[in-house]
Amino acid sequence: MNLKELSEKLGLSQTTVSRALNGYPEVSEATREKVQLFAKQHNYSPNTRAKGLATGRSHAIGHVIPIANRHEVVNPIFGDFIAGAGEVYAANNFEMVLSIVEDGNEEKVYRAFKTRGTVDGVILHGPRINDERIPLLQEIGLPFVVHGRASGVETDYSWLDVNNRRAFTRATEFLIDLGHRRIGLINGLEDMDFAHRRRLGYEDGLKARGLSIDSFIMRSYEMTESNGYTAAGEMLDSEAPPTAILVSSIITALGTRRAIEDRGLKMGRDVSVVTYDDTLSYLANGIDVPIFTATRSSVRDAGRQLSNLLLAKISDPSRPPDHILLEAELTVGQSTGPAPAT
Amino acid sequence: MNLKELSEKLGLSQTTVSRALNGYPEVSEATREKVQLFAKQHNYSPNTRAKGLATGRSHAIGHVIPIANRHEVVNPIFGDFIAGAGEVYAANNFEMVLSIVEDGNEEKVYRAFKTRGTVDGVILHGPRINDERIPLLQEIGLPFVVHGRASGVETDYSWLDVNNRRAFTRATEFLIDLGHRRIGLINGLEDMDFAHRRRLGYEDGLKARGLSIDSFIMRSYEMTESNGYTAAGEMLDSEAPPTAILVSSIITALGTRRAIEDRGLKMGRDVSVVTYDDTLSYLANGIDVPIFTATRSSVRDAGRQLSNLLLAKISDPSRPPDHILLEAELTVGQSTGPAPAT
DNA sequence: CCTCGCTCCCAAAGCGCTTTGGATATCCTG
DNA sequence: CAGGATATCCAAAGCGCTTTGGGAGCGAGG
Repeated sequence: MNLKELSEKLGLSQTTVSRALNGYPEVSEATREKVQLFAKQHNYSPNTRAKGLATGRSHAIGHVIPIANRHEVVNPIFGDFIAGAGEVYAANNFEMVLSIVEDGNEEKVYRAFKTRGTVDGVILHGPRINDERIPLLQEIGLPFVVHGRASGVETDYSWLDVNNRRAFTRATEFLIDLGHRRIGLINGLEDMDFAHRRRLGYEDGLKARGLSIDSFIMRSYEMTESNGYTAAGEMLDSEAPPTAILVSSIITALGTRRAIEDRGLKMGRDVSVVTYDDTLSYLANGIDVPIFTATRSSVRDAGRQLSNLLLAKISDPSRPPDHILLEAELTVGQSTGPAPAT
Repeated sequence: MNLKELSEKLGLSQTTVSRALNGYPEVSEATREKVQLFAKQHNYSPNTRAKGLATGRSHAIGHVIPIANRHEVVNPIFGDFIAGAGEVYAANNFEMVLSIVEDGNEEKVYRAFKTRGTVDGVILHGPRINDERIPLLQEIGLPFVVHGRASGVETDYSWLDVNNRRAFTRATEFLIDLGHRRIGLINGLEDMDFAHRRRLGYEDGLKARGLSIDSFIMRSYEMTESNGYTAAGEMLDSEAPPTAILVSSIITALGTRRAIEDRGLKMGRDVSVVTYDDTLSYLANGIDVPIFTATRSSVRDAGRQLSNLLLAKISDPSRPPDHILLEAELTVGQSTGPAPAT
């Protein structure tokens, strides 16, 4: 069932039917109702491609997920982010198109998005320091918003970010207040902007209290469980093990806990752990009492807010860039306690 | 830059240019090369919608992810699955479109996919027992393949599944061989077909050795860390705690381990654990020696195989249904050992 | 020399929609 | 009751591509 058939059966022109269905005022309420009812009965819905061809818009948003071929890790927070964004798209009749692409091939994909008209805009994930994708998208002229920020990028663009630096400063200070003097950091890859900021926040916290920075207990890895295990293990096995560790992801924190317990130590008593928690749906941080003391912010909610931002930008291209900075909350769980007496 | 401009600049007709680019034989090699070179130089790529309109195909595959609004859990294996499928789509110039949809609204989405022509086919995720989506898709006439199977569905359809039943039988027997007589099960939701089969496999294993089935130590939940923790905790705190537990997901297994260690017990000595492992990239089961003894099969690889199947089916609709049954391998790790002496 | 059969190319129709630029009928004003 | 506004509808062009149905041009066979 297409527009032509529909209009023939209704005895109206395609123009009128189209207008009736799309809410244009040039059609009487009586006919509009008749048309809408009829369309619903024959469950007509316009062909996306034809509509897109005519309007020049695709009603779709692109998400490009780079897979580092070295380690092939799929970002586990991605699922929750798109769950949030997906809600918004569904409510606005937008489609979400996903491109899995090898690190470095992203430019090709973005250009193809533009020239082929696949999507009306993109959400940029995992911005790195000096991320070249931002100027690229600006050059291409594809509307975009960024989940995070990119230090070193001069131009203005829309973003939503968590105040990672402050979150990690607060977490560090919290541990210092508990008496910890030797605090380790197990960070994400520090070419990622969020990890970079977290490190700065951690250093801020140490410096503010006059503690020194020791690169031995400052690690940076892809955020997997096993990396958390290895990193924490190495720190704990060293001559001057930390009494507290700051971790960048709840997944890494699981590995950290395993390393602690493997050594017969107790988390929260012998070693304190504070993690960043994206509130992933399948990895809730405990039920009543949080397992981990954590700085947390919902990545799903970020998905919701950011996709709304992009839709607004698409419908009004002249809209100036938006900036949303969320503060992470610091919630105390069972993984932290006073520094053990020496 | 579109076809028209391109052909004008080349001094050829649109027909010829189109044919040259799409590899039709009615054009000389000389002109084909000239055209292709020129197109590359001006980085021309055809408008997706226009091409789709003309051919009647979208070159896109749909993935519908239902979110149960009760618990809002995003399936964590999804990320790795689409990473595998995404590779295949990228290699075949297909797009992946994702729909996040509230449980129950899926019919609407599938119908829209068909009538709007959004996608050429779909991959069905998380089949349930008697899943109504399968007859629905057949009725609609949208090509599809299923990740898993649906017990109770009579008609034939293409699927790829792991032999969940045998995997769990083997795991159960493995534990029995180690001397365990009281073996718990922490399963996924048993309206999901894979969980149903796993339970059957578990029961098969017990029965074959003459062990009785106790529903108290047979649990079924959404596969989250905290559910694993709670379930294992309840079992361990009971009067007749199991000496071994079979777990349906590595995420749940993490919670199980936490419950064990919280009680001052040691996994692999006091309580053995065997888990199903989807080999998620960010939750690798140990580095050298596996943490968990596991029946495992790569969900990413499943994504690759299944998407290939669907593409084949789309390009040849008369192709009879394919069935791929993968066997999970049982790998021994540190989480299992002989049953403790009573 | 004419015709047949290739090879290589083209004009134009068509995919299903939106939108421009009217046309027709109806309704008010003065 | 004329004239202009207003409400309601329509024909046709156009979005960028593919594909049908030819049509030159050219060497070969009779």
